[in-house]
Amino acid sequence: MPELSELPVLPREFYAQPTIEVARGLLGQAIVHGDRAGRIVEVEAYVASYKGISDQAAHSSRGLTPRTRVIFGPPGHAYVYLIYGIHECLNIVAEPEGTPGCVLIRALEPLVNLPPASGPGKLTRALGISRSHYGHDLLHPPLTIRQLIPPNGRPPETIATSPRIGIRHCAEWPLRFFLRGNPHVSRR
DNA sequence: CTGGTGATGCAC
DNA sequence: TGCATCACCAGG
Repeated sequence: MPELSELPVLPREFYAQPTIEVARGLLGQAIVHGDRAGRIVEVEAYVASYKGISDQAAHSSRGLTPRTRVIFGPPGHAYVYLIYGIHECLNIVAEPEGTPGCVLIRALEPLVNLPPASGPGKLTRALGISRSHYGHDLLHPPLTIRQLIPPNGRPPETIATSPRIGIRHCAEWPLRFFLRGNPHVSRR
């Protein structure tokens, strides 16, 4: 394990790509918050539209509001929201500024000072991330995403695809991506 | 399977 | 102003 602060931070151009490419590209990379770090092993894409159909499961589908503002802003920032009154969920903003799109981080493999964190609510708790990080620029400490592999490289494990978990709209769309066989991927 | 918990968006 | 909804999790 190299020194975390020496790992390159993922550049702005990476996040400006289409959301699905950002989602796949985030797999195998490191989330670093202070002295804690984990490797991303499971994500979901939330887009403006997929195959010409509007993604009604995406928070941005109801337009620009105080909560969704950051999703329409410049890429590489954190969208954090509260769900079911208890759990905070971390999303990464993708697409060029003005186009909504974000990636939900669903599970991490522990790297440094992190307990197992399978599931979007558990991982924010484990990393110490909350709504106070809403809009944080992920190119700057203390919360960064750093490359363990080249920005558009392939992780050693195969990337598997499945429907997104826990949603009602667009339930069959294959927008969940995870590292096949990784034991830290969340259960279905 | 169920209940807890509170912000959000929209109907009225 | 009310209320249905919600990208979750722990417990049984």
